[in-house]
Amino acid sequence: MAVRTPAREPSGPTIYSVAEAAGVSIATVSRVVQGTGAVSAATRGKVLEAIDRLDYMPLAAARSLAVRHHEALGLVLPELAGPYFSELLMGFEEAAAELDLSVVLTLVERDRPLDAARFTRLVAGVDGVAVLGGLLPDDVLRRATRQRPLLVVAGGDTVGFEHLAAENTTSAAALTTHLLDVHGRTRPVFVGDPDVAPDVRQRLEGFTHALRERGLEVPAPMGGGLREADGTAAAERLLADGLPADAVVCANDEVALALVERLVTAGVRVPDDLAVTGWDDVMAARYLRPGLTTVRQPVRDLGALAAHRLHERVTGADPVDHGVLATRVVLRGSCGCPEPARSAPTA
Amino acid sequence: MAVRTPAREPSGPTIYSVAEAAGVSIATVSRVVQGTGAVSAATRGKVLEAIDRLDYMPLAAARSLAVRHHEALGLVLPELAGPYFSELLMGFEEAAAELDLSVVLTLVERDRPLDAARFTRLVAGVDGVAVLGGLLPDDVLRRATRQRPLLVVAGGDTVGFEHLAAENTTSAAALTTHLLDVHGRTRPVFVGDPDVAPDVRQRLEGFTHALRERGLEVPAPMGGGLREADGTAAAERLLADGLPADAVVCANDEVALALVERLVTAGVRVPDDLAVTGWDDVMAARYLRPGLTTVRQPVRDLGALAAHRLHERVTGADPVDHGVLATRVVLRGSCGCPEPARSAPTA
DNA sequence: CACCTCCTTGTAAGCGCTTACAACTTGCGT
DNA sequence: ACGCAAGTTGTAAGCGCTTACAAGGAGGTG
Repeated sequence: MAVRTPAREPSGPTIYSVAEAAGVSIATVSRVVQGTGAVSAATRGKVLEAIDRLDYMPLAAARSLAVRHHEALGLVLPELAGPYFSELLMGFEEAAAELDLSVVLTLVERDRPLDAARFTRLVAGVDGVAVLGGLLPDDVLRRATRQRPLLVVAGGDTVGFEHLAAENTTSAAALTTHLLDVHGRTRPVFVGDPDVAPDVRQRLEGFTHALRERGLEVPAPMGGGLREADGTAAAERLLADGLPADAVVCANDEVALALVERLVTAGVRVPDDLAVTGWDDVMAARYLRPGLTTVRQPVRDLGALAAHRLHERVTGADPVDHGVLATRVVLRGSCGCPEPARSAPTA
Repeated sequence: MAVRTPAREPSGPTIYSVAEAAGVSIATVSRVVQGTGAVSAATRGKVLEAIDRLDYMPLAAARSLAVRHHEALGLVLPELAGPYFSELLMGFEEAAAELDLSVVLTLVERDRPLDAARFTRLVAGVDGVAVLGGLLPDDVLRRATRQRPLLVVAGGDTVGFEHLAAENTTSAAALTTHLLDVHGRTRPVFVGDPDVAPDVRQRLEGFTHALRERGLEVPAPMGGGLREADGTAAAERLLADGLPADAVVCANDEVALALVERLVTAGVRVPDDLAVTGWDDVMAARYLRPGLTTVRQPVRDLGALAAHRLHERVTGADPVDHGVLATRVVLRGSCGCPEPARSAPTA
């Protein structure tokens, strides 16, 4: 039959070509390529010589059909703005590579959400899929989890799916308590919108819990997204309101960096007039002066754990509820601590 | 026959199950799933209802075998340290998504180079592959390009493969000329090793060309890699030699940021005592004070162009030599220019 | 010399789709 | 009423691998 694109007609040799060139059966060629089963050294040599001479490249689809799995994991992430998702992806891909699995990546963007057809195309071509929390409606995830093993990663506290995340609430409480107890701040405010992502909501919960433990009133969060522009907007609102806070706990580092930038431009002294903290510990957080107090997440580990766990699911493990990885407060100058000694970062 | 992992036995419905449930042939189910060929509305409804009821998810491998292509592009990048590769990947994935193609990503790391078996597994499962320049030996690329359409992206001025890159030499010359003519610097030095990547070699060529045009002596480049630690090491060598330069042109932003950090800690005033420039325009470059003069590359566009071009190759276009995308010098305080007015960056 | 065991290799069926070709039905025009 | 054309749908072959099962040969032992 003719395929849709003539240029895609088979141009290369197949296992039949190699078998003929080597004078063996296709089963023997398959044993050599896969390195499984007994093959004599003389026969192996003939097959490898034929593969080399013909520039044979197998069609993975044929093997995947025969063995009925793709030897691939799918990963759905938002666009890689900021290093968080890069770290997650690197961890995931490294673990998948160790398992001899390919990674099929789909990025979701603000103006290009993941429609059902596109998601179906991804899922059809992998053995299991990990999805960043909050990117797809629960009904789509629910259906997909009946079709292939599925994991929700970070941000997702959705019920009914196995998910993995870094810890938010305890570290946010520790960060806030540090501002109150060590630096004597009394009027902190949270910059971030709990509806944007479950991670943000949990960070706000930690912030709130710390204030309530000290008997302090909890101000309404200032809202906004997770982009630099949201940080700038929050700074402008603080300035317009005459700086009603003495500390700002930001939902992530990008927001914190932009907020600091705008406030310093307006003459506000950080941390003297206002202490600022972020979340994620991006490279820029280290280079800012004063350095940004933040929370470091084991994002690469989270990605690697996701790939390993998904593989377990693909090979038969039952779903469990969820896994949580610890996070760690990193104290720098922006909260009022002395700047730590800077050594060259390790790879 | 029994497959290797029992848990992977077929658990889900196939096109045969759906056909039986809907009371039609498998050809009709295929026409509905693919949306091709005539199917009456009544029949389509029955098929979609059966798909829905059975939670049918096709096995992409079967289709790929039947049509003899995977509808996927492969991409090989170094680990996503720093935003350059994230931008490249986002551009590539966005363009691939527009073409309804999956992206299979392989990351190469310093301590985990891409061996031939792993590369072969990638290539076997895609229709074409784009490889970041410098990651694989030419003989491996040469063989692969006989087996599947192949593109080299950035850094690669290797002969014999189609490659795409952002312009280096002209912008490096413009940057260096700016330091000489506008800021009166007379003793610039280049920090980077031309053997590390062809991109770095081309930047050094631009630097060298600008100096020779002014009849100035060209100092030997200081060498080193593209990591923050290399910038710190370069700064320490400059300090140990008693600051023999009045300007430093760094091979990328990470090196520049770390170099500035170390010099400022040692009491050197940037740009008064020493002007510093970088390359890439990462987020941290904008937040540094003074802001880092650098060169912005259209990395996302480079990624998108790579995916489009690879698709053309997959569908039959002949290889052409290479494509080059323009870059742009961004002037900030670290060369001695006034700091530009900072607006919130657009998404 | 005969029998048994082990190793190597070939045969052939099947994995789940796609789709050319053919058959059947329906509607329209003469 | 008949013939033709168009639309819908089914049949069946095939895509390129994997591998269970079987066949043949070689070597060792009684």
